[in-house]
Amino acid sequence: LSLFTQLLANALVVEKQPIMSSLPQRPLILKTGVRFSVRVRFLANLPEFKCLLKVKPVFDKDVEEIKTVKWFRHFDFNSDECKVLDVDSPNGDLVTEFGHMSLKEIKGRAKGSIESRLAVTEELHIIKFVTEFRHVGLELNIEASTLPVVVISATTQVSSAWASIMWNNMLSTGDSRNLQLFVDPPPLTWEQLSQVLSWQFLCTGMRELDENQLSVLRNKIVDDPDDLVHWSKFSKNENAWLWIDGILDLIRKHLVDLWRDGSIMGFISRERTAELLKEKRTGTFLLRFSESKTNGAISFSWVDNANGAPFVHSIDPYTKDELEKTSLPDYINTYSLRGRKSRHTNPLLYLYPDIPKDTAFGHYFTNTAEKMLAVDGYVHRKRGDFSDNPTPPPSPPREPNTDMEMEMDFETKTLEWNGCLTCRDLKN
Amino acid sequence: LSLFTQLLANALVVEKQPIMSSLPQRPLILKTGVRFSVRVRFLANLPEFKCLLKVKPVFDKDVEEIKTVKWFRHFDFNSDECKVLDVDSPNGDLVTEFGHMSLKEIKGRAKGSIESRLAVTEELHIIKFVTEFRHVGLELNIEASTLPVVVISATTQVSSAWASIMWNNMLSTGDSRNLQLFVDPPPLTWEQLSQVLSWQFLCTGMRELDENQLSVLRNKIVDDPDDLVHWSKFSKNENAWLWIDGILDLIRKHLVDLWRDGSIMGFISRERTAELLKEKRTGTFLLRFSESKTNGAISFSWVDNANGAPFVHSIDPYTKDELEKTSLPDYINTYSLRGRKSRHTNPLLYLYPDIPKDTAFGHYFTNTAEKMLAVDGYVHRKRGDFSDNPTPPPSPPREPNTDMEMEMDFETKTLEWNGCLTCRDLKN
DNA sequence: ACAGTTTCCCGTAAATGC
DNA sequence: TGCATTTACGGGAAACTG
Repeated sequence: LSLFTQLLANALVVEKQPIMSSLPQRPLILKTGVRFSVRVRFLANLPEFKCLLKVKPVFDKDVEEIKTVKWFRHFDFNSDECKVLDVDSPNGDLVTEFGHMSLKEIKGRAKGSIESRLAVTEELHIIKFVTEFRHVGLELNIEASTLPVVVISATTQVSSAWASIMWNNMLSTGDSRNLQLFVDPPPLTWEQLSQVLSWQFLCTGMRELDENQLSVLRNKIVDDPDDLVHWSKFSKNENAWLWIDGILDLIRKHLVDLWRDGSIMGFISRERTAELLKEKRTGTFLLRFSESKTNGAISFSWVDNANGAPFVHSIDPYTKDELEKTSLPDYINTYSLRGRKSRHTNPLLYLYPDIPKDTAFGHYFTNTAEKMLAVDGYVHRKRGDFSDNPTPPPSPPREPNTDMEMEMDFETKTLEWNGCLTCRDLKN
Repeated sequence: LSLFTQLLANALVVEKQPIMSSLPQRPLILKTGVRFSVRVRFLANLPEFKCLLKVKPVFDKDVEEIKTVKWFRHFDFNSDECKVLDVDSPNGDLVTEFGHMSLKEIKGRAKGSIESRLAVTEELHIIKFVTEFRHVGLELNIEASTLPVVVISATTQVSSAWASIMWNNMLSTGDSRNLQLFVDPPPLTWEQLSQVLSWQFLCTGMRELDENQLSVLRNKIVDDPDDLVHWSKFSKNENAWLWIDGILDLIRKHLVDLWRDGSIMGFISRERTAELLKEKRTGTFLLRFSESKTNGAISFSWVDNANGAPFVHSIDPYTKDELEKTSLPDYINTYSLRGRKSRHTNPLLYLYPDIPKDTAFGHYFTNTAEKMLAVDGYVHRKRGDFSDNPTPPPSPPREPNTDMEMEMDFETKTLEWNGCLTCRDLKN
């Protein structure tokens, strides 16, 4: 009988962890005032209890740690403690889904000094589901707990919150749950962290990080001889995660295709970019994420050998809202350098190492020639970025020219050099 | 004494009509759940009543019409009927401001057939402020009412709501207030309506509509021999107002400067545009609003005499979100036509009738040459739209050329025609 | 099925608190 | 004062509802 009681006491489990409908990829983050859902299952298949078990959600129930750590915020549910009966599921189990839960903060937390307090995204909370089991004289309080959740109030906090969830998940083994984990957060090994990071790119863009990319990240994040990554490095002071998550968001919104295709080298230093490109022919380019913009931006770098010595240039990175109306492939396809006499040429020809631009991106181009035709009486326009050609012009070195001569284009110059006719001949 | 009572009974007035903090230019539109404020003043300067008069707002108080017209929605205030005492103002009057009011709908309105019901933006409601006056045996209920308001639930309804407010304002003279105005809305004369419209452009862009612009609008809106405009034409079926308000919003967000300067002809038919431009020199252009896009869009049209006969072209109109990152002056400044050999030229030279582009828009250009320099190791880029040149090339008519010859640019062609050298000479 | 209307909720800006 | 956090609310989209 005691064993039976034991079993019953653990029969209630949280089957689907709390999840905001708007953040399906980021469970366990709850925003105040925004709906989330949780599913609870009663493992013991006892159909006779159908509709007899009332489950009630309680926020931070019995969390002594938090009552001690007075500066944790307090929350409660908006919907009047919606108690719900268990009902039958397809395979006969007792199951119920809390589909309309949301949280509100109970104001008036004790004011610890700003120093002693954790950031709100480092507070770990839990939701417990409790039910009373009464049968043949047996009376039992059964409860189940969610994994630790982070409660935020604005979407700007999602990144930090997800860092906490991931960190906690990597560290919690079995039942040990420490809601005060971030009071003194243990480090992770690079081995552990790199797996999580790679998995994030898999979820977001259907492709993991390759060895080169991981190695660049490792150099950025690990500065410990034991290969340990400290929480402060990851998500506090230097905030490597914020930068990475900006890139994940960039991929999610605008670059899923290219990332999946493996067309984005992405994580590669500027120096290495130059090294790689300098050995390739003019027009070879690659895509890399900006390291300075913390909100996700991507740039292309290309090599130009026009002057004999190779020059490598990088475009001012594209941000999310620039990619909103025009896709990166289209920017690549229409980018041009303005040379003399307003002549434009596109310096991007081969995706590193040597894939023709059209092969790599052709099916993503939307600005096809047909669309340029006038429709509805309006002249169609292409959006295109352009720059003044940053590569010094090729030898032979120019003699001191007048402005008018500077206006000459390559074609005419060539004629001139061939001695066919002089500039002055042309002028009259 | 009776006169005194009369005076007192009218002493309470709504000094500042209900206004959403987020819609300062559009008073009398209230969105459920969004804060608005009202100020009430007690005209009788009786300092001894300071803090004795409690004012209470009531929604649709005593509106018999609405109780009859059962299908009007019902509302109440969110903040618990915030009664507030009057306090002293700078010049001694008794004044109070309700600064944190908001509405919620009371569900359960009677269900009239969809036919018999007004659109929600045609429902007119009022808020009354009531107070009890007690002094030396005199007991008096004093109240003041706002002008009719329209209650909406989403910002997409603002346009229609404002149409109702304007229409009602033009029609209500003195105290007559008919909350059922839109059950059978009287028409306005074009004289009345044109003044309102012009005033809207003044508020939004600091410049009224000129005669030509009004005349275009008149042709669009008036189809009545008596110069009357009917509500259905203005804001129901054809919804001229929706189109105009889209343009107002476009001006508010992106074109205040140009509109104030008078650089935007705006309301002008395509035919008239062609007529005007055809008499001007190549490169003359003007700005006009798109008549087909109902959400506010602006296009430029220019004339090209390259082929002898003048061609007038119009660019695919720019919408609000295209103007979000790049201003219209910058689009104008960087627009280019791609001719042969990828040579680009900007066909926009003179704002109609003959103002050089730089004179009209020069101080609004942000893409100045200096900004093109590489900064931070990145090559700067300009955003520019371009099109394939839609004007047929000039005579002499071309003989059947090969593709290679098509690639030749004008310069070389000229040389060729001059007999200086032939294409074949160049090729080897 | 559908159109008019409301709700939901992100993302940004402003307000608040400490 | 500055920073961390919350509130406010436009705007787009989904959900509702007759």
